[in-house]
Amino acid sequence: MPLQPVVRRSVPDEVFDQVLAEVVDGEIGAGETLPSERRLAEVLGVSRPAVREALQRMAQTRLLDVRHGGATTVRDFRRYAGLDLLPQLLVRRGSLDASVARSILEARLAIGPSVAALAAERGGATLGALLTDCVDLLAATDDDVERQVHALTFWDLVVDAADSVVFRLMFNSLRAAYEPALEALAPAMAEEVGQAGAYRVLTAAISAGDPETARAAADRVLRPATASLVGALAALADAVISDPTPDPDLEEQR
Amino acid sequence: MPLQPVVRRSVPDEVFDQVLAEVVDGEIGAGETLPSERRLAEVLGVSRPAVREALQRMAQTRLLDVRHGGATTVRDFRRYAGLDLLPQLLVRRGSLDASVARSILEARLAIGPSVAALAAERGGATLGALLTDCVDLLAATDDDVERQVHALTFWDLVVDAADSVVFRLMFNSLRAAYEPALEALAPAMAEEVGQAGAYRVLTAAISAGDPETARAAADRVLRPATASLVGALAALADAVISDPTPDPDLEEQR
DNA sequence: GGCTCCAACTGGTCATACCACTTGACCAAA
DNA sequence: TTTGGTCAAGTGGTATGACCAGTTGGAGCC
Repeated sequence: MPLQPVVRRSVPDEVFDQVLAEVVDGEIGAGETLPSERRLAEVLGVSRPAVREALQRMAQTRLLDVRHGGATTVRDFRRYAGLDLLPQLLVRRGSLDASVARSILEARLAIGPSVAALAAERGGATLGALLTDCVDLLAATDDDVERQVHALTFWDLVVDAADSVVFRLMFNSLRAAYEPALEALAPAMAEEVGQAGAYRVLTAAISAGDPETARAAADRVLRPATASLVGALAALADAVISDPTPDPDLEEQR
Repeated sequence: MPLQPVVRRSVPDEVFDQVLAEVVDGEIGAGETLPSERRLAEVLGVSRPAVREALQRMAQTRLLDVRHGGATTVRDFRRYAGLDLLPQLLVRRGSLDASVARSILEARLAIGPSVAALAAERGGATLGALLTDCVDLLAATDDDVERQVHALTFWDLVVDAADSVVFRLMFNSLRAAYEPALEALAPAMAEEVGQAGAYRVLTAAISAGDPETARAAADRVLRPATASLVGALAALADAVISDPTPDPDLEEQR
Protein backbone atom coordinates (compact mmCIF):
# COMPACT_ATOMS: atom_id res chain seq x y z
CA MET A 1 0.00 0.00 0.00
CA PRO A 2 1.46 3.34 -1.09
CA LEU A 3 2.06 6.05 1.47
CA GLN A 4 -0.63 8.68 1.63
CA PRO A 5 -0.71 12.25 2.91
CA VAL A 6 -1.79 12.46 6.51
CA VAL A 7 -5.31 13.74 6.91
CA ARG A 8 -5.34 16.59 9.35
CA ARG A 9 -8.75 17.36 10.70
CA SER A 10 -9.19 20.49 12.73
CA VAL A 11 -11.79 20.76 15.47
CA PRO A 12 -14.07 23.06 13.47
CA ASP A 13 -13.76 20.65 10.53
CA GLU A 14 -14.97 17.84 12.75
CA VAL A 15 -17.87 19.89 14.09
CA PHE A 16 -18.76 21.00 10.58
CA ASP A 17 -18.88 17.44 9.33
CA GLN A 18 -20.97 16.22 12.23
CA VAL A 19 -23.56 18.98 11.99
CA LEU A 20 -23.57 18.67 8.19
CA ALA A 21 -24.28 14.95 8.46
CA GLU A 22 -27.17 15.63 10.83
CA VAL A 23 -28.64 18.10 8.38
CA VAL A 24 -28.04 16.16 5.17
CA ASP A 25 -29.26 12.90 6.65
CA GLY A 26 -32.40 14.66 7.80
CA GLU A 27 -31.80 14.01 11.51
CA ILE A 28 -32.56 17.68 11.99
CA GLY A 29 -35.28 18.54 9.51
CA ALA A 30 -35.61 21.87 7.73
CA GLY A 31 -37.09 24.53 9.97
CA GLU A 32 -35.98 22.88 13.18
CA THR A 33 -33.69 24.77 15.50
CA LEU A 34 -30.16 23.82 16.43
CA PRO A 35 -28.97 23.81 20.05
CA SER A 36 -27.32 27.07 21.05
CA GLU A 37 -23.62 27.54 20.35
CA ARG A 38 -22.82 27.28 24.06
CA ARG A 39 -24.81 24.10 24.42
CA LEU A 40 -23.26 22.53 21.29
CA ALA A 41 -19.80 23.44 22.54
CA GLU A 42 -20.58 21.75 25.83
CA VAL A 43 -22.04 18.61 24.26
CA LEU A 44 -19.19 18.24 21.74
CA GLY A 45 -16.55 19.06 24.32
CA VAL A 46 -15.01 21.90 22.32
CA SER A 47 -14.80 25.64 22.70
CA ARG A 48 -17.48 27.97 21.51
CA PRO A 49 -15.33 29.65 18.83
CA ALA A 50 -14.78 26.25 17.26
CA VAL A 51 -18.51 25.59 17.12
CA ARG A 52 -19.10 29.10 15.91
CA GLU A 53 -16.67 28.75 13.04
CA ALA A 54 -18.32 25.54 11.88
CA LEU A 55 -21.81 27.02 12.04
CA GLN A 56 -20.75 30.14 10.16
CA ARG A 57 -19.31 28.00 7.42
CA MET A 58 -22.58 26.12 7.19
CA ALA A 59 -24.48 29.38 7.06
CA GLN A 60 -22.28 30.49 4.19
CA THR A 61 -23.36 27.38 2.29
CA ARG A 62 -26.98 28.40 2.96
CA LEU A 63 -27.55 25.33 5.09
CA LEU A 64 -28.32 27.26 8.28
CA ASP A 65 -30.06 30.48 9.12
CA VAL A 66 -28.18 32.14 11.96
CA ARG A 67 -29.92 35.11 13.54
CA HIS A 68 -28.38 37.39 16.10
CA GLY A 69 -30.26 37.01 19.35
CA GLY A 70 -32.55 34.35 17.95
CA ALA A 71 -32.24 30.66 17.33
CA THR A 72 -30.21 29.03 14.58
CA THR A 73 -32.50 27.10 12.27
CA VAL A 74 -31.85 24.49 9.61
CA ARG A 75 -32.73 25.40 6.04
CA ASP A 76 -33.93 23.01 3.35
CA PHE A 77 -30.63 22.13 1.67
CA ARG A 78 -32.39 20.64 -1.32
CA ARG A 79 -33.84 24.04 -2.05
CA TYR A 80 -31.03 26.36 -1.04
CA ALA A 81 -27.69 24.57 -1.10
CA GLY A 82 -25.36 25.36 -3.99
CA LEU A 83 -23.34 23.11 -6.24
CA ASP A 84 -20.46 23.22 -3.78
CA LEU A 85 -22.38 20.82 -1.55
CA LEU A 86 -22.01 18.14 -4.21
CA PRO A 87 -18.88 16.44 -2.80
CA GLN A 88 -20.59 16.02 0.56
CA LEU A 89 -23.63 14.49 -1.08
CA LEU A 90 -21.70 12.21 -3.42
CA VAL A 91 -19.87 10.37 -0.68
CA ARG A 92 -21.88 9.95 2.48
CA ARG A 93 -20.85 7.75 5.37
CA GLY A 94 -17.88 6.64 3.31
CA SER A 95 -19.75 5.22 0.35
CA LEU A 96 -20.89 6.67 -2.97
CA ASP A 97 -24.51 7.68 -3.37
CA ALA A 98 -25.72 6.06 -6.60
CA SER A 99 -28.41 8.61 -7.41
CA VAL A 100 -25.97 11.47 -7.00
CA ALA A 101 -23.43 9.71 -9.20
CA ARG A 102 -26.07 9.12 -11.85
CA SER A 103 -27.04 12.75 -11.69
CA ILE A 104 -23.44 13.85 -12.21
CA LEU A 105 -23.11 11.64 -15.28
CA GLU A 106 -26.34 12.98 -16.72
CA ALA A 107 -25.32 16.58 -16.16
CA ARG A 108 -21.95 15.94 -17.74
CA LEU A 109 -23.59 14.50 -20.81
CA ALA A 110 -26.06 17.36 -21.03
CA ILE A 111 -23.55 20.15 -20.57
CA GLY A 112 -20.33 18.85 -22.12
CA PRO A 113 -21.49 19.10 -25.73
CA SER A 114 -22.72 22.67 -25.25
CA VAL A 115 -19.38 23.65 -23.78
CA ALA A 116 -17.58 22.00 -26.68
CA ALA A 117 -19.76 23.96 -29.11
CA LEU A 118 -18.90 27.23 -27.38
CA ALA A 119 -15.21 26.31 -27.41
CA ALA A 120 -15.39 25.67 -31.15
CA GLU A 121 -16.98 29.07 -31.60
CA ARG A 122 -14.51 30.98 -29.49
CA GLY A 123 -11.33 28.95 -29.25
CA GLY A 124 -8.22 30.80 -30.36
CA ALA A 125 -5.60 29.69 -32.81
CA THR A 126 -3.41 27.93 -30.24
CA LEU A 127 -6.23 25.86 -28.77
CA GLY A 128 -5.95 23.06 -31.29
CA ALA A 129 -2.29 22.45 -30.53
CA LEU A 130 -2.91 22.38 -26.79
CA LEU A 131 -5.75 19.92 -27.15
CA THR A 132 -3.72 17.72 -29.49
CA ASP A 133 -0.82 17.65 -27.03
CA CYS A 134 -3.20 16.65 -24.30
CA VAL A 135 -4.76 13.83 -26.32
CA ASP A 136 -1.27 12.64 -27.29
CA LEU A 137 -0.44 12.29 -23.61
CA LEU A 138 -3.71 10.49 -23.02
CA ALA A 139 -3.02 8.08 -25.87
CA ALA A 140 0.55 7.48 -24.75
CA THR A 141 -0.20 5.93 -21.38
CA ASP A 142 -1.82 2.68 -20.32
CA ASP A 143 -2.61 3.73 -16.78
CA ASP A 144 -6.31 4.43 -16.29
CA VAL A 145 -5.74 6.94 -13.52
CA GLU A 146 -3.26 8.88 -15.60
CA ARG A 147 -5.62 8.80 -18.54
CA GLN A 148 -8.34 10.32 -16.41
CA VAL A 149 -6.00 13.09 -15.35
CA HIS A 150 -5.29 13.90 -18.98
CA ALA A 151 -8.98 13.74 -19.82
CA LEU A 152 -9.67 16.23 -17.04
CA THR A 153 -6.97 18.50 -18.42
CA PHE A 154 -8.54 18.16 -21.85
CA TRP A 155 -11.92 19.31 -20.60
CA ASP A 156 -10.24 22.00 -18.56
CA LEU A 157 -8.84 23.44 -21.79
CA VAL A 158 -12.20 23.14 -23.52
CA VAL A 159 -13.99 24.92 -20.68
CA ASP A 160 -11.38 27.66 -20.75
CA ALA A 161 -11.88 28.11 -24.46
CA ALA A 162 -15.65 28.32 -24.03
CA ASP A 163 -14.95 31.58 -22.21
CA SER A 164 -17.91 31.29 -19.87
CA VAL A 165 -17.54 31.96 -16.15
CA VAL A 166 -20.59 29.92 -15.27
CA PHE A 167 -19.41 26.80 -17.07
CA ARG A 168 -15.97 27.36 -15.61
CA LEU A 169 -17.31 27.44 -12.06
CA MET A 170 -19.59 24.47 -12.70
CA PHE A 171 -16.62 22.52 -13.99
CA ASN A 172 -14.61 23.43 -10.90
CA SER A 173 -17.41 22.28 -8.62
CA LEU A 174 -17.86 19.03 -10.48
CA ARG A 175 -14.12 18.40 -10.48
CA ALA A 176 -14.01 19.01 -6.74
CA ALA A 177 -16.58 16.27 -6.31
CA TYR A 178 -14.93 13.97 -8.81
CA GLU A 179 -11.22 14.20 -8.04
CA PRO A 180 -11.26 12.66 -4.57
CA ALA A 181 -12.86 9.55 -6.01
CA LEU A 182 -10.70 9.53 -9.12
CA GLU A 183 -8.78 6.38 -8.27
CA ALA A 184 -11.86 4.49 -7.23
CA LEU A 185 -13.55 5.46 -10.48
CA ALA A 186 -10.63 4.49 -12.72
CA PRO A 187 -12.07 1.12 -13.77
CA ALA A 188 -15.51 2.61 -14.38
CA MET A 189 -14.15 5.37 -16.56
CA ALA A 190 -11.62 3.21 -18.39
CA GLU A 191 -14.04 2.69 -21.27
CA GLU A 192 -14.29 6.42 -21.87
CA VAL A 193 -10.74 7.60 -21.42
CA GLY A 194 -9.46 4.69 -23.49
CA GLN A 195 -11.11 6.10 -26.61
CA ALA A 196 -8.36 8.44 -27.71
CA GLY A 197 -9.83 8.39 -31.20
CA ALA A 198 -13.06 10.00 -30.06
CA TYR A 199 -11.09 12.76 -28.35
CA ARG A 200 -9.17 13.37 -31.57
CA VAL A 201 -12.36 13.76 -33.54
CA LEU A 202 -13.60 16.24 -30.96
CA THR A 203 -10.30 18.10 -31.07
CA ALA A 204 -10.51 18.35 -34.84
CA ALA A 205 -14.06 19.73 -34.71
CA ILE A 206 -13.18 22.33 -32.10
CA SER A 207 -10.02 23.36 -33.96
CA ALA A 208 -12.04 23.71 -37.14
CA GLY A 209 -14.36 26.13 -35.35
CA ASP A 210 -17.40 24.04 -36.17
CA PRO A 211 -19.80 24.22 -33.18
CA GLU A 212 -22.37 21.65 -34.27
CA THR A 213 -19.81 19.03 -35.25
CA ALA A 214 -18.03 19.65 -31.95
CA ARG A 215 -21.32 19.21 -30.09
CA ALA A 216 -21.94 15.88 -31.76
CA ALA A 217 -18.35 14.75 -31.23
CA ALA A 218 -18.49 15.62 -27.54
CA ASP A 219 -21.68 13.63 -27.26
CA ARG A 220 -19.92 10.64 -28.80
CA VAL A 221 -17.09 10.99 -26.29
CA LEU A 222 -19.36 11.14 -23.27
CA ARG A 223 -22.41 9.07 -24.11
CA PRO A 224 -21.09 5.50 -24.16
CA ALA A 225 -19.61 5.50 -20.66
CA THR A 226 -22.51 7.54 -19.35
CA ALA A 227 -25.02 5.08 -20.68
CA SER A 228 -23.27 1.99 -19.40
CA LEU A 229 -22.55 3.50 -15.99
CA VAL A 230 -26.08 4.79 -15.49
CA GLY A 231 -27.27 1.32 -16.38
CA ALA A 232 -24.87 -0.24 -13.88
CA LEU A 233 -25.94 2.16 -11.18
CA ALA A 234 -29.60 1.41 -11.79
CA ALA A 235 -28.92 -2.32 -11.55
CA LEU A 236 -27.03 -1.70 -8.34
CA ALA A 237 -29.89 0.31 -6.87
CA ASP A 238 -32.38 -2.40 -7.83
CA ALA A 239 -30.21 -5.04 -6.25
CA VAL A 240 -30.03 -3.05 -3.04
CA ILE A 241 -33.77 -2.60 -2.99
CA SER A 242 -34.56 -6.28 -3.55
CA ASP A 243 -31.71 -7.63 -1.42
CA PRO A 244 -30.60 -5.10 1.17
CA THR A 245 -27.30 -6.72 2.10
CA PRO A 246 -25.54 -4.43 4.57
CA ASP A 247 -22.58 -2.64 3.06
CA PRO A 248 -19.57 -3.14 5.33
CA ASP A 249 -18.21 0.35 4.60
CA LEU A 250 -21.56 1.70 5.55
CA GLU A 251 -21.99 -0.41 8.64
CA GLU A 252 -18.70 0.42 10.26
CA GLN A 253 -19.86 3.95 10.81
CA ARG A 254 -22.65 2.90 13.12
CA MET B 1 -39.79 54.39 -1.90
CA PRO B 2 -40.95 51.24 -0.17
CA LEU B 3 -39.49 50.28 3.17
CA GLN B 4 -36.72 47.72 3.02
CA PRO B 5 -35.25 45.34 5.57
CA VAL B 6 -32.26 46.79 7.38
CA VAL B 7 -28.98 45.39 6.14
CA ARG B 8 -26.94 44.17 9.04
CA ARG B 9 -23.31 43.50 8.30
CA SER B 10 -21.25 41.67 10.85
CA VAL B 11 -17.53 42.29 11.28
CA PRO B 12 -16.51 38.96 9.72
CA ASP B 13 -18.85 39.70 6.81
CA GLU B 14 -17.08 42.97 6.24
CA VAL B 15 -13.64 41.37 6.42
CA PHE B 16 -14.77 38.58 4.12
CA ASP B 17 -15.99 41.04 1.52
CA GLN B 18 -12.85 43.12 1.66
CA VAL B 19 -10.47 40.19 1.30
CA LEU B 20 -12.69 38.66 -1.35
CA ALA B 21 -12.59 41.87 -3.34
CA GLU B 22 -8.80 41.94 -3.13
CA VAL B 23 -8.63 38.40 -4.43
CA VAL B 24 -11.28 38.65 -7.12
CA ASP B 25 -9.99 41.96 -8.40
CA GLY B 26 -6.52 40.49 -8.61
CA GLU B 27 -4.96 42.90 -6.11
CA ILE B 28 -3.48 39.84 -4.50
CA GLY B 29 -2.62 37.47 -7.30
CA ALA B 30 -2.83 33.69 -7.11
CA GLY B 31 0.11 32.23 -5.22
CA GLU B 32 0.80 35.36 -3.22
CA THR B 33 0.64 35.21 0.53
CA LEU B 34 -1.80 37.06 2.74
CA PRO B 35 -0.65 38.97 5.83
CA SER B 36 -0.86 36.91 9.00
CA GLU B 37 -4.14 36.77 10.90
CA ARG B 38 -2.73 38.90 13.70
CA ARG B 39 -1.46 41.48 11.28
CA LEU B 40 -4.73 41.60 9.35
CA ALA B 41 -6.62 42.00 12.60
CA GLU B 42 -4.40 44.90 13.54
CA VAL B 43 -4.63 46.60 10.15
CA LEU B 44 -8.41 46.20 9.94
CA GLY B 45 -8.92 47.14 13.55
CA VAL B 46 -10.84 44.02 14.50
CA SER B 47 -10.21 40.98 16.64
CA ARG B 48 -8.34 37.97 15.43
CA PRO B 49 -11.31 35.59 15.68
CA ALA B 50 -13.22 37.88 13.34
CA VAL B 51 -10.42 37.75 10.77
CA ARG B 52 -10.07 34.06 11.29
CA GLU B 53 -13.73 33.41 10.63
CA ALA B 54 -13.61 35.36 7.38
CA LEU B 55 -10.47 33.57 6.19
CA GLN B 56 -11.90 30.16 7.03
CA ARG B 57 -15.00 30.96 5.05
CA MET B 58 -12.82 31.90 2.10
CA ALA B 59 -10.83 28.71 2.48
CA GLN B 60 -14.06 26.75 2.39
CA THR B 61 -14.81 28.34 -0.98
CA ARG B 62 -11.38 27.18 -2.14
CA LEU B 63 -10.20 30.77 -2.52
CA LEU B 64 -7.42 30.48 0.04
CA ASP B 65 -4.99 27.83 1.12
CA VAL B 66 -4.55 28.06 4.88
CA ARG B 67 -1.74 25.96 6.32
CA HIS B 68 -1.08 25.46 9.98
CA GLY B 69 2.28 27.00 10.82
CA GLY B 70 2.81 28.30 7.31
CA ALA B 71 1.54 31.26 5.39
CA THR B 72 -1.94 31.68 3.96
CA THR B 73 -1.78 31.86 0.19
CA VAL B 74 -4.29 32.93 -2.42
CA ARG B 75 -5.50 30.31 -4.86
CA ASP B 76 -6.50 30.90 -8.47
CA PHE B 77 -10.25 31.38 -8.09
CA ARG B 78 -10.84 30.95 -11.81
CA ARG B 79 -9.53 27.43 -11.50
CA TYR B 80 -10.80 26.37 -8.09
CA ALA B 81 -13.80 28.44 -7.03
CA GLY B 82 -17.19 26.77 -7.22
CA LEU B 83 -20.48 27.97 -8.61
CA ASP B 84 -21.35 29.53 -5.25
CA LEU B 85 -18.94 32.34 -6.05
CA LEU B 86 -21.22 33.45 -8.87
CA PRO B 87 -23.19 36.09 -6.93
CA GLN B 88 -19.96 37.78 -5.89
CA LEU B 89 -18.72 37.82 -9.47
CA LEU B 90 -22.01 38.98 -11.00
CA VAL B 91 -22.21 42.17 -8.98
CA ARG B 92 -18.84 43.71 -8.25
CA ARG B 93 -18.39 47.14 -6.76
CA GLY B 94 -22.13 47.60 -6.93
CA SER B 95 -22.57 47.13 -10.65
CA LEU B 96 -23.32 44.11 -12.84
CA ASP B 97 -20.48 42.47 -14.72
CA ALA B 98 -21.63 42.13 -18.31
CA SER B 99 -19.52 39.11 -19.21
CA VAL B 100 -20.78 37.21 -16.17
CA ALA B 101 -24.36 38.12 -17.00
CA ARG B 102 -23.86 36.93 -20.58
CA SER B 103 -22.41 33.70 -19.29
CA ILE B 104 -25.41 33.10 -17.04
CA LEU B 105 -27.79 33.61 -19.92
CA GLU B 106 -25.81 31.23 -22.11
CA ALA B 107 -25.73 28.55 -19.45
CA ARG B 108 -29.45 28.91 -18.86
CA LEU B 109 -30.12 28.42 -22.53
CA ALA B 110 -27.80 25.43 -22.74
CA ILE B 111 -29.10 23.66 -19.66
CA GLY B 112 -32.78 24.58 -19.44
CA PRO B 113 -33.88 22.46 -22.41
CA SER B 114 -32.05 19.39 -21.08
CA VAL B 115 -33.71 19.80 -17.73
CA ALA B 116 -37.08 20.15 -19.39
CA ALA B 117 -36.42 16.94 -21.32
CA LEU B 118 -35.58 15.07 -18.14
CA ALA B 119 -38.69 16.46 -16.46
CA ALA B 120 -40.81 15.21 -19.33
CA GLU B 121 -39.24 11.79 -18.96
CA ARG B 122 -39.69 11.54 -15.22
CA GLY B 123 -42.43 13.96 -14.19
CA GLY B 124 -45.21 12.33 -12.24
CA ALA B 125 -48.92 12.55 -12.89
CA THR B 126 -49.49 15.64 -10.78
CA LEU B 127 -46.73 17.69 -12.40
CA GLY B 128 -48.87 18.94 -15.26
CA ALA B 129 -51.47 20.43 -12.92
CA LEU B 130 -48.82 22.17 -10.83
CA LEU B 131 -47.16 23.68 -13.89
CA THR B 132 -50.50 24.78 -15.30
CA ASP B 133 -51.42 26.50 -12.03
CA CYS B 134 -48.10 28.26 -12.08
CA VAL B 135 -48.50 29.47 -15.66
CA ASP B 136 -52.03 30.62 -14.86
CA LEU B 137 -50.64 32.80 -12.10
CA LEU B 138 -47.98 34.10 -14.47
CA ALA B 139 -50.57 34.94 -17.10
CA ALA B 140 -52.89 36.57 -14.57
CA THR B 141 -50.58 39.39 -13.53
CA ASP B 142 -49.24 42.44 -15.32
CA ASP B 143 -46.39 43.09 -12.91
CA ASP B 144 -43.02 42.11 -14.38
CA VAL B 145 -41.46 41.36 -11.02
CA GLU B 146 -44.34 39.12 -10.04
CA ARG B 147 -44.14 37.38 -13.39
CA GLN B 148 -40.48 36.63 -12.82
CA VAL B 149 -41.29 35.13 -9.45
CA HIS B 150 -43.83 32.83 -11.07
CA ALA B 151 -41.38 31.96 -13.83
CA LEU B 152 -38.80 31.01 -11.19
CA THR B 153 -41.39 28.85 -9.46
CA PHE B 154 -42.18 27.24 -12.81
CA TRP B 155 -38.55 26.29 -13.36
CA ASP B 156 -38.27 25.20 -9.77
CA LEU B 157 -41.01 22.67 -10.42
CA VAL B 158 -39.37 21.55 -13.65
CA VAL B 159 -36.02 21.06 -11.95
CA ASP B 160 -37.71 19.11 -9.18
CA ALA B 161 -39.36 16.86 -11.73
CA ALA B 162 -36.07 16.26 -13.50
CA ASP B 163 -35.04 14.43 -10.34
CA SER B 164 -31.36 15.31 -10.63
CA VAL B 165 -29.41 16.56 -7.64
CA VAL B 166 -26.79 18.22 -9.78
CA PHE B 167 -29.28 20.28 -11.77
CA ARG B 168 -31.10 21.05 -8.55
CA LEU B 169 -27.96 22.45 -6.94
CA MET B 170 -27.00 24.33 -10.10
CA PHE B 171 -30.43 25.89 -10.17
CA ASN B 172 -30.11 26.91 -6.52
CA SER B 173 -26.75 28.53 -7.17
CA LEU B 174 -28.00 30.37 -10.21
CA ARG B 175 -31.10 31.53 -8.36
CA ALA B 176 -28.93 32.81 -5.52
CA ALA B 177 -27.08 34.95 -8.03
CA TYR B 178 -30.22 36.02 -9.84
CA GLU B 179 -32.73 36.80 -7.08
CA PRO B 180 -30.95 39.78 -5.53
CA ALA B 181 -31.01 41.51 -8.90
CA LEU B 182 -34.54 40.40 -9.72
CA GLU B 183 -36.13 43.84 -9.55
CA ALA B 184 -33.36 45.46 -11.54
CA LEU B 185 -33.73 42.80 -14.21
CA ALA B 186 -37.51 43.05 -14.47
CA PRO B 187 -37.51 45.23 -17.60
CA ALA B 188 -34.86 43.08 -19.27
CA MET B 189 -36.75 39.87 -18.63
CA ALA B 190 -40.19 41.29 -19.41
CA GLU B 191 -39.99 39.95 -22.97
CA GLU B 192 -39.51 36.42 -21.73
CA VAL B 193 -41.92 36.19 -18.82
CA GLY B 194 -44.61 37.92 -20.84
CA GLN B 195 -44.83 34.95 -23.20
CA ALA B 196 -47.30 32.86 -21.23
CA GLY B 197 -48.14 31.01 -24.42
CA ALA B 198 -44.63 29.62 -24.76
CA TYR B 199 -44.78 28.39 -21.19
CA ARG B 200 -48.07 26.65 -21.91
CA VAL B 201 -46.57 24.83 -24.89
CA LEU B 202 -43.69 23.72 -22.70
CA THR B 203 -46.08 22.61 -19.98
CA ALA B 204 -48.03 20.55 -22.49
CA ALA B 205 -44.90 18.84 -23.79
CA ILE B 206 -43.68 17.99 -20.30
CA SER B 207 -47.11 16.75 -19.23
CA ALA B 208 -47.27 14.59 -22.33
CA GLY B 209 -43.97 12.99 -21.33
CA ASP B 210 -42.34 13.89 -24.63
CA PRO B 211 -38.68 14.76 -23.94
CA GLU B 212 -37.69 16.03 -27.37
CA THR B 213 -40.72 18.25 -27.79
CA ALA B 214 -40.15 19.58 -24.28
CA ARG B 215 -36.53 20.29 -25.13
CA ALA B 216 -37.53 22.28 -28.19
CA ALA B 217 -40.29 24.10 -26.32
CA ALA B 218 -37.89 25.09 -23.52
CA ASP B 219 -35.52 26.42 -26.13
CA ARG B 220 -38.31 28.54 -27.55
CA VAL B 221 -39.06 29.92 -24.09
CA LEU B 222 -35.49 30.85 -23.32
CA ARG B 223 -33.86 31.72 -26.62
CA PRO B 224 -35.53 35.01 -27.61
CA ALA B 225 -34.71 36.92 -24.42
CA THR B 226 -31.29 35.31 -24.23
CA ALA B 227 -30.44 36.38 -27.76
CA SER B 228 -31.61 39.95 -27.35
CA LEU B 229 -30.00 40.38 -23.95
CA VAL B 230 -26.67 38.94 -25.04
CA GLY B 231 -26.78 41.33 -27.97
CA ALA B 232 -27.55 44.24 -25.66
CA LEU B 233 -24.74 43.27 -23.31
CA ALA B 234 -22.27 43.04 -26.18
CA ALA B 235 -23.28 46.50 -27.38
CA LEU B 236 -22.88 47.78 -23.83
CA ALA B 237 -19.42 46.26 -23.54
CA ASP B 238 -18.37 47.76 -26.86
CA ALA B 239 -19.65 51.15 -25.77
CA VAL B 240 -17.71 50.92 -22.52
CA ILE B 241 -14.55 49.99 -24.35
CA SER B 242 -14.79 52.84 -26.82
CA ASP B 243 -16.09 55.40 -24.32
CA PRO B 244 -15.22 54.50 -20.74
CA THR B 245 -17.57 56.91 -18.98
CA PRO B 246 -17.26 56.35 -15.24
CA ASP B 247 -20.25 54.60 -13.76
CA PRO B 248 -21.50 56.62 -10.75
CA ASP B 249 -22.46 53.45 -8.87
CA LEU B 250 -18.99 52.21 -9.50
CA GLU B 251 -17.24 55.40 -8.54
CA GLU B 252 -18.92 55.87 -5.20
CA GLN B 253 -17.12 52.84 -3.87
CA ARG B 254 -13.73 54.40 -4.21
C1' DG C 1 29.41 22.07 2.39
C1' DG C 2 26.02 19.73 4.84
C1' DC C 3 23.57 18.64 8.79
C1' DT C 4 21.30 19.72 13.35
C1' DC C 5 18.89 22.41 16.14
C1' DC C 6 16.52 26.25 17.87
C1' DA C 7 14.16 30.69 17.83
C1' DA C 8 10.71 33.31 15.60
C1' DC C 9 7.33 33.19 13.11
C1' DT C 10 2.63 31.06 11.47
C1' DG C 11 -2.13 29.16 12.26
C1' DG C 12 -5.16 26.25 15.88
C1' DT C 13 -7.59 26.19 20.16
C1' DC C 14 -9.31 27.59 24.36
C1' DA C 15 -11.49 30.29 28.37
C1' DT C 16 -13.73 34.24 29.62
C1' DA C 17 -15.88 38.43 29.57
C1' DC C 18 -18.93 41.64 27.77
C1' DC C 19 -21.94 43.75 24.02
C1' DA C 20 -26.14 43.53 21.01
C1' DC C 21 -30.18 41.51 19.71
C1' DT C 22 -34.56 38.68 20.05
C1' DT C 23 -38.05 36.70 22.54
C1' DG C 24 -41.69 36.23 25.62
C1' DA C 25 -43.81 37.30 29.86
C1' DC C 26 -45.80 40.73 32.39
C1' DC C 27 -48.11 44.94 33.18
C1' DA C 28 -50.05 49.53 32.52
C1' DA C 29 -52.62 52.62 29.74
C1' DA C 30 -55.88 53.47 25.90
C1' DT D 1 -59.49 43.75 24.33
C1' DT D 2 -55.86 45.97 22.41
C1' DT D 3 -51.76 48.43 22.36
C1' DG D 4 -47.46 49.70 23.85
C1' DG D 5 -43.72 49.63 27.45
C1' DT D 6 -40.58 47.25 30.39
C1' DC D 7 -37.62 43.80 31.73
C1' DA D 8 -35.14 39.48 32.33
C1' DA D 9 -33.32 35.53 30.15
C1' DG D 10 -31.29 33.49 26.44
C1' DT D 11 -29.06 33.86 21.99
C1' DG D 12 -25.52 35.19 18.75
C1' DG D 13 -21.51 38.89 18.03
C1' DT D 14 -16.99 40.52 19.36
C1' DA D 15 -12.78 41.19 21.86
C1' DT D 16 -8.82 39.80 24.70
C1' DG D 17 -5.13 37.09 26.06
C1' DA D 18 -3.12 33.01 26.66
C1' DC D 19 -1.16 28.81 25.17
C1' DC D 20 -0.57 24.76 21.87
C1' DA D 21 1.18 23.08 17.43
C1' DG D 22 3.02 23.22 13.33
C1' DT D 23 6.59 25.53 9.66
C1' DT D 24 10.44 28.06 8.35
C1' DG D 25 14.97 29.71 8.01
C1' DG D 26 19.19 30.82 9.78
C1' DA D 27 22.92 30.17 13.40
C1' DG D 28 26.11 27.10 14.63
C1' DC D 29 28.16 22.76 14.69
C1' DC D 30 30.36 18.73 12.38
